[in-house]
Amino acid sequence: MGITAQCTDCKRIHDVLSRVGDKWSVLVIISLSQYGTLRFNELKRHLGISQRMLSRTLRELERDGLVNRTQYPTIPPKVEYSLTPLGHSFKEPLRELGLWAVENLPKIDKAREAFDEMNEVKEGV
Amino acid sequence: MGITAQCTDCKRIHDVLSRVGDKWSVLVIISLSQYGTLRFNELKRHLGISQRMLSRTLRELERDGLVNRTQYPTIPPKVEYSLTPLGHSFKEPLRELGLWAVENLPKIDKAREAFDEMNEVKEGV
DNA sequence: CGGTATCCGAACCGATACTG
DNA sequence: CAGTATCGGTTCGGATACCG
Repeated sequence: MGITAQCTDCKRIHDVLSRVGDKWSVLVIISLSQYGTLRFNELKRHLGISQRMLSRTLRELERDGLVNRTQYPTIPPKVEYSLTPLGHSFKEPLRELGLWAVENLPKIDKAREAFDEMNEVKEGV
Repeated sequence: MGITAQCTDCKRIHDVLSRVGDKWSVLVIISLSQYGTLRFNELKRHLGISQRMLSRTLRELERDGLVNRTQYPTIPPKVEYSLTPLGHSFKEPLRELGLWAVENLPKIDKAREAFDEMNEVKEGV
């Protein structure tokens, strides 16, 4: 074995990222964690997301057990979304990520600038 | 204001995910954190990634300042990759994510099963 | 209001072939 | 060995139109 062995954590982290790691899922979870409960169009306006993507994202999050969907049979209909306990438990790892981002994104931006400048020089632009 | 206000953390987390949140970036970082230094084809074999994607992923990670690229001008060429200090600092938030995954993926799987079963019943399959 | 259905361009990603 | 170039299939994601 050695390098060719699959690292066990890799698959797990990949799994979690493929489920809740996309742009809209994360933003929905953060929004719900901040406001507690939001209606469909409140989320839509808040995130600037298209109806189609919000619908898809919410259904996946509900399917994964991270989001509650409560529908009131009124006219016009009213649907509220909130985090499940599982959804809430995801907030902490997400917060860690956010803290790292706040702290290190400037460094990334600087690294990018330096890298791009290097390559422009190399290619004689 | 209120709900229509953009949550400041949202954009930051979105930014970090759009940079290092994709499948292969994360797996490369984990691999390098485990083995310290790896050559191109070692990473390729280890991750089961295509040459094209590994090349692109490594270039982005190098550009973002998370990965060091060291090239030896030999024949055949030898290129080694390792984490920068910035790359190492990303390991901890990643580990949090991994721990959450290990702990909660079974719950997600169960939630999915339940959800799918519900819908099959509803649609009379 | 809270969706679904359809269309369409853009991006992703693997497979393959080629290069220094 | 370490890439780049090209191609084709899949997914992403917004715009629009329509429905209960």
